[in-house]
Amino acid sequence: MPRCWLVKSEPSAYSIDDLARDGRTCWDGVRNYQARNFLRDQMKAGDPVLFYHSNADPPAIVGLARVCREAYPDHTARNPQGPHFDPAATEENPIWMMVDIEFIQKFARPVTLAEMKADPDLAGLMLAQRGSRLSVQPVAEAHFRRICEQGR
DNA sequence: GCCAACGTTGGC
DNA sequence: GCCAACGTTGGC
Repeated sequence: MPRCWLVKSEPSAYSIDDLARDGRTCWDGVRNYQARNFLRDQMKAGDPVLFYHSNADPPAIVGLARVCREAYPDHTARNPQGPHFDPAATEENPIWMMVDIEFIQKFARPVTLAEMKADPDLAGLMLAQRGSRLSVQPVAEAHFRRICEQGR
């Protein structure tokens, strides 16, 4: 069984509808070491990915995607005009990495953060922990299945 | 818009 | 290596 993941995006920046339209996209702009390590070291092609809308009303998991390309350098770190520029990134040492993900489905019903926090079957879900800011996080398989059920 | 939680930076 | 200051995230 592949590992399951969750990625966050503010819908005003990139939403599940944007992914549905694009079919696939490069998941650039991750600028946190822990998130990068997950993405670089453990995300494998074919792994399922829950798509979460942060800073949304309501914050919720809204759909499902899949990793379709494993980690490679995030070139946006080397674009001084871009919002994800990091002057420390070089061609030899890109520092930041990204994967590509592809659209699978939009949930029939968003699974809200409030609902997940209240669900005993989702006890321990990283997303529901207080102060959880990690934008790429692993999800236990049982939790993953539960969330997919709720979104159907 | 507020603010708590968290990560990073940089002086010492 | 400590820790205060600062910037960001993201729920509410």
